[in-house]
Amino acid sequence: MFQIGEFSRIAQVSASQLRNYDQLGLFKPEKVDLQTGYRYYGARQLPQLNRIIALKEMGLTLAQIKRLVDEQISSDELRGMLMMKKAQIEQTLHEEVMRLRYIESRIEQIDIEGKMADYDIVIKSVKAQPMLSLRTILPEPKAAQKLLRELRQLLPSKVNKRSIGHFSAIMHSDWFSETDLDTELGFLLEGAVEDNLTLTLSTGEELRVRELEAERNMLTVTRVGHPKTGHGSYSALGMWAQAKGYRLAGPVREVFINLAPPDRIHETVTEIQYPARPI
Amino acid sequence: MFQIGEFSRIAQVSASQLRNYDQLGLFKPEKVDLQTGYRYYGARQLPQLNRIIALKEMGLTLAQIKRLVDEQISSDELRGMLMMKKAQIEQTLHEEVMRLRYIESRIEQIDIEGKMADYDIVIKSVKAQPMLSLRTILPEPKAAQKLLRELRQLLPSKVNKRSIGHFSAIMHSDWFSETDLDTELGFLLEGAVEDNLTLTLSTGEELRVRELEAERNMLTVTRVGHPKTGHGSYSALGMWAQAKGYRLAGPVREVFINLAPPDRIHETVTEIQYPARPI
DNA sequence: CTTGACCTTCACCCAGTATGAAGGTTTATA
DNA sequence: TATAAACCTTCATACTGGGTGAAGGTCAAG
Repeated sequence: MFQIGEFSRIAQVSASQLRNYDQLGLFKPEKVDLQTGYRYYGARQLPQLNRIIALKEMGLTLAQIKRLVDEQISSDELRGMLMMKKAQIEQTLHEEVMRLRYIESRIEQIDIEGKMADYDIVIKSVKAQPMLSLRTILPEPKAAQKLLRELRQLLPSKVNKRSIGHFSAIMHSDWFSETDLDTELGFLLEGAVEDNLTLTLSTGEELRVRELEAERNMLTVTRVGHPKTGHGSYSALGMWAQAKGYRLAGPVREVFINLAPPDRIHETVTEIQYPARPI
Repeated sequence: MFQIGEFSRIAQVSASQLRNYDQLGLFKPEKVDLQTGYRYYGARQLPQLNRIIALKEMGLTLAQIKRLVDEQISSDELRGMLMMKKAQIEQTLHEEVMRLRYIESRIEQIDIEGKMADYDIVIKSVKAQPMLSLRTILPEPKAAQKLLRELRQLLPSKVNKRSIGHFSAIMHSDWFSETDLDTELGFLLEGAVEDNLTLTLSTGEELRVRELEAERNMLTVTRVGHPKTGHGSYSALGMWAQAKGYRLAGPVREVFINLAPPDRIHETVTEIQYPARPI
C-alpha cells in the first residue's frame, strides 16, 4: 500500500491530479482511512492508472474515460469510441494540412513576387437574396455603365429607396473576354419585394426580380481598382481553391460595394464572389 | 461610408469584433464622429479587413497580425513569420499523425483479439538513481529468488532502511531465453548513499553501488502477474514504439513495485522500463 | 516533539478571443 | 414628436478541459 505521495512518484502523476481523479470518481484509491481521509493505493492499481493515462493521450476526455472505465464497456463500444476519435483526428488533420498548403503557397508567392499579394481570399456564406436584373450579352464593358446610369434614374421611383442594395453583375460566361460576355446586371434588393416587379429600359429591355440562391461556401475577394483589372484576383481565387480543397462551382458574382464616379473609377471597390464546393 | 452594422454585414464580421479590433488598434474605422462616437468605415477598408481575417485563418494571433499590419513589416519578415507558423503546424501535424497511428493500432488489436489489451504503455522520464547491484549470468530464474532472499536479510544492516528502494533487474542480454541471462540484480536506492558501499553474499559475489543513467524517454508498461509471463508486454512495447516513432535503445529495466510472497507470486506488480529515442 | 506528508475547500490559471448585458445617446422613420 | 432601431462605452463572462496553489488544519514516524 502506498500513500499518495509515493504512488504519485511511481506513476509520475501529481498528487493533486490523483485527488482530482478520486473526486471525479475516475480513479479511486484501493483504501481510504475513514479516520484520517488518507488515500492508500495498491500496486495493482498502477495498470489501471496507466490505462487512464494512455486513453488521455489518445485524446479522450476524462468524462469519456470515466464512461469507459466504470461502465465496463464492451470492446465493440470501445472500438466505436476510438473510431470516432480517429475520425475526429483525421478531420483536424485534414484542416491542418489545408492550412499548411495555403501558408506554403503564400510563402512561395512572396518568394516569387517579393511581396505579399494585395488581395486576400475569405470564405463567406451568403443568404438567398432577391435581385432586379437583366441578363444580356454585353457587347462591350461600357454598355454596363450606360445601363447603370439609366437604372439610377428609374429605380428610385419604382422601389423603396431603403431596399436598394448593391449594383451587381453575374457572369454567366465561362470564358474571359472583353466583349460579348453573357452577363446579368442589376441591383440586389434588401428585404421583401414584390415578386413581379419589372422595370423597362429605354432600349425596350426589361429587368425582372429573381431570387439569387444562397451559397454556403462563397470564396470572396474584395479589391480596390478599376473593375476591368480584376484578372489577378481570379487567378488567386483559383489557386486558393486548389490549395484548400474546394472546387469552383457556380457563376461568379461581382458586387460593387462602392460605385465611384467615372473620374475616380480606380477607387471602385468590388467583391468577387465565387461559389465553391468542398472536394 | 458605412456604419458599423452595415459594414459588419458586408464583411461578415460581427460588430462587436469590429469594436474589439478598433480598441486593439488593429483595425480602425476610416472616420469616427467625435460628437457621437459613431464609427464609419470606408469600402476601401474591406481588403484590409480581409487581410486580417486571412492571416487569422492561417493561425496567427491578433497580436502578431497587429505587428504585421502596422509595422509595415518587410516581406522577408512576413515570410519568416509564416515559416515559423508552418513549422509549428507541421509539428502538431506530426503529433496528430502519431496519435492516429496509435489509435489505429489499438483498434486493430481489438479487432484481432476481440478485447482491449490488458496493458498500456506510458512514456515517463526517469532520473539518475543509485543502485546496489550484482551483474551475473543467471543460470535459471529461481536463482534470482535465492539472491533476493539473502539480500533481504543482509541489506537492512548495511543501509538505512528508508533509502532502500525497489528490487530491480536490468537485462543486459538482447535475446530472450529462460536460462543463462546476463542480468544485473539489486535494489534501487533513494537519496544520497556512500559510493563505495559494497555487500558480499555467501557465494562470495559482491554487490556494488553504481549510478543508473537518467532516461528522458522511458517506455514503461506495468503489469500484474508472475514475473515470467511478461512476453506479451514486450511485444506490445515494440509495436507501440514503432507506431509512435521511437527506437528502443537501452538495456531494459524491470522494477518490482511490489514483491508478493511466493504463494501469491501472481500478484507481483512489475514495471518494465525500456529506454527509447525518438526517431 | 518536530517535521513532513496528508487532508479539504476554494479560487484561479491557461490562451485567445468572442459575446452579452447594462445603461445611455443618436438617427431615421411614421 | 414619438418611437424604434442602431449605436456608444464598460465590464463581466464564456469557452475548453483540465491543472495548480494557498490557506488552514490533521496525522504519522522517528
